[in-house]
Amino acid sequence: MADSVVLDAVDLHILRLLQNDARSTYRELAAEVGVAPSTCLDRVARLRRTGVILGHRLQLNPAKLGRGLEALLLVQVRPHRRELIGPFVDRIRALPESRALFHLTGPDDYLVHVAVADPADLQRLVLDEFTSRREVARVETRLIFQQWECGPLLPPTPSAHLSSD
Amino acid sequence: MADSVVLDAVDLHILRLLQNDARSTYRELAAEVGVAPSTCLDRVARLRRTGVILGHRLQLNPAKLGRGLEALLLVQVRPHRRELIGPFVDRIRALPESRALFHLTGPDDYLVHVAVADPADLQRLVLDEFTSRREVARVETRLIFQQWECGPLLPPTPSAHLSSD
DNA sequence: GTTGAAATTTAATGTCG
DNA sequence: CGACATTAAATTTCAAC
Repeated sequence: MADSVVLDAVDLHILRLLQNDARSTYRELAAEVGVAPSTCLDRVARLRRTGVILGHRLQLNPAKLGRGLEALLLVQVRPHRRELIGPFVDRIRALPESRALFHLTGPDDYLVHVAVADPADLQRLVLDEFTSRREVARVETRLIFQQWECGPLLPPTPSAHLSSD
Repeated sequence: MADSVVLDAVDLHILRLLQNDARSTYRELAAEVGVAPSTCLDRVARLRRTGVILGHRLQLNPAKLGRGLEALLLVQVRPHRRELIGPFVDRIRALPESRALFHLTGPDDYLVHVAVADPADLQRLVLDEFTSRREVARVETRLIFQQWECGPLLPPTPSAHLSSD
């Protein structure tokens, strides 16, 4: 199930449209793609079943929720052993300020994307939830000036997946 | 419009549920929250109007789309001037491999989250789209071992937004 | 791919605090 | 007057043809 799925032009077209607006109706999709609504329904159901589509997520505005400051924290965990990093990951994920967490190669073991109210709130978070922990050897804080979502995620070589008849 | 919006317990409950599953129907939301479906509709419409809810996004599985390797690229752009970084940002956002882009404080100006097919594909991307560019002074590549979404994004002090009568 | 029934969304109206 | 509930119409989903 970890292998890539064979997607035809209709699947790709639907995915591209849904990534622009995940609330598109099957009718709208069908009109745009040039197939029947029920076909769109079947295709989307298959994409969900095969795990290509993981889910639908709400995109919120952190600033409107009193979290106008975002930052990335580069964290070194020492020693980097399973019995320490398991609980570390669980705790970071449970923080209301955490938005995303990455386990990385390189000098920093983890990158944490956080959203806080203001610089004082960020300082509190870093001091109370990170540097105060024994397993956290170092935290580097980088503020986010601006961030962008990028274009739709699609297979690297769409034409290679298509039959050309 | 940049200020935070006053949200009551019903709004917060709806947001929490929608962040778990953005495809919940208003009927389901209403049953869970304990209000009428039309009230849920009104609340969600208001949350969209006031900019708390920005949109609904499809969550895809990069591995299923032939992009099983993800990485973060830390990029220094020199000189860091508007006339250079504007086109740089536009170009990075347009790359099919780009998933997200951040403008940061600290020694690295940008962080780019990319999804590629394999290490060779990553090497091609870094060489052809980053280091070959005159304005890119340095690129540091960090592979992503694992990543986690975190809990729902909610106001820092929910009770402070609620009237206690 | 098309049709038709069931469910959902959505707007309008009515009612309570 | 504002917020919520009820009702009804339009749309969408989804299964059967």
